[in-house]
Amino acid sequence: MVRPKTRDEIVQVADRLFYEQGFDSTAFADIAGAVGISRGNFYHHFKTKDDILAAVIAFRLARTAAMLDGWERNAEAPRERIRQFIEILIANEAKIMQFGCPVGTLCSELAKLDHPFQPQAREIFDLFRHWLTRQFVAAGCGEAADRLALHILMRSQGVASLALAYRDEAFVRREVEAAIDWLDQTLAAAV
Amino acid sequence: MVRPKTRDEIVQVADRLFYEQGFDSTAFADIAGAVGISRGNFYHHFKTKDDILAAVIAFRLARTAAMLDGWERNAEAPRERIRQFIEILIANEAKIMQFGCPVGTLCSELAKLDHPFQPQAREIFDLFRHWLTRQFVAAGCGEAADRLALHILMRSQGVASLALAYRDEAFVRREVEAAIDWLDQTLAAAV
DNA sequence: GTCTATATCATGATAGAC
DNA sequence: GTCTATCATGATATAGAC
Repeated sequence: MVRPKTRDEIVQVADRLFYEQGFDSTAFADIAGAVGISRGNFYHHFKTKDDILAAVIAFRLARTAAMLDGWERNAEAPRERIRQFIEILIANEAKIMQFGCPVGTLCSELAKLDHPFQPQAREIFDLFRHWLTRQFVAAGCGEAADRLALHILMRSQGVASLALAYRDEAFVRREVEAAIDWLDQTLAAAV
Repeated sequence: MVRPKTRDEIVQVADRLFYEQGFDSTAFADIAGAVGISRGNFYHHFKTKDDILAAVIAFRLARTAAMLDGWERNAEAPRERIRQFIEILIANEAKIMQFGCPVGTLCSELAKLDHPFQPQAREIFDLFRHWLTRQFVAAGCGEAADRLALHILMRSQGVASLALAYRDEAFVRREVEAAIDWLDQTLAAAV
């Protein structure tokens, strides 16, 4: 019988390596080696590098959507839900200080490569953006919801960028607190 | 007008291409071709790719320092000086929406390449950070000055990151205004 | 599905003529 | 200082055997 796991294994390893090493500098040999298959077998599953990138982006989209669903189940109040988003900076702190934000760095790399999949990568941002927007709407922020969502996204991107440059844990914690303070003030003003 | 020496031309072209295409995907042939010299001549000036990267970082450090000096000459009040920093997001808007922040994207790429020059790239951030810190000290923010400087840096990084992903000019303008509002409130509280 | 072998190409880097 | 010619390597990608 076949090993239906091989393709999924490739995608998961590629997801990790694209994050840690970047898309362009990750070679097929890196992925095949980490999975434990030959390059030839790799090409049986993915014909081109863009094919594996498309699969990785789809994988991230699905994983992100599942995470957002989980946050909705974990908390009812918009404030708590948004706080969970802000605190991924702490939950993923070690990896962010080493490799940055997976979404932001992918968008940045694809932009410099002038890669046709930039819109697909941006969709991951959109998942967060629209989910955050819905939370702000539920919190009564009405038509300001989208710009508040973008503001939160902006802060998380900025913190991730400097966390990568300075690897300063205290900075991350402080800015997470500041973002939550901003959130509370914003929600208080909306009610 | 004096024609710059070949070496300086190489550095300026490499500076631009490293920004627009990324360090790793910029080949010597790209730089040599843009300058109009042969690859052999290129190697006469720079033996390895790290040599040219070191020269580009040194070039950026010098240019940044000169820009900060200019801002100090242009304005006396810390508030105006810091505002000039915030508004580079607008001054360089087109390039930022296409290629991101030159400093943040370089740090991000070098981190993924596990490149030994990460500390040198971070020095460019340090120039801004310490310059901003001095402005906040001059504005009477005392021991909070460094964390306020990092907060401004964080916002500029976050805006640049989302500007690249969404290419939304209105978002950039709005967040620049929000950053200046934050600045004014912070300075008012300090006095 | 998996493998080995190989084609093809771009890259960083060197040697040596002028 | 500048050039042409060349090398060594590693990358994507293909062909075909088992």
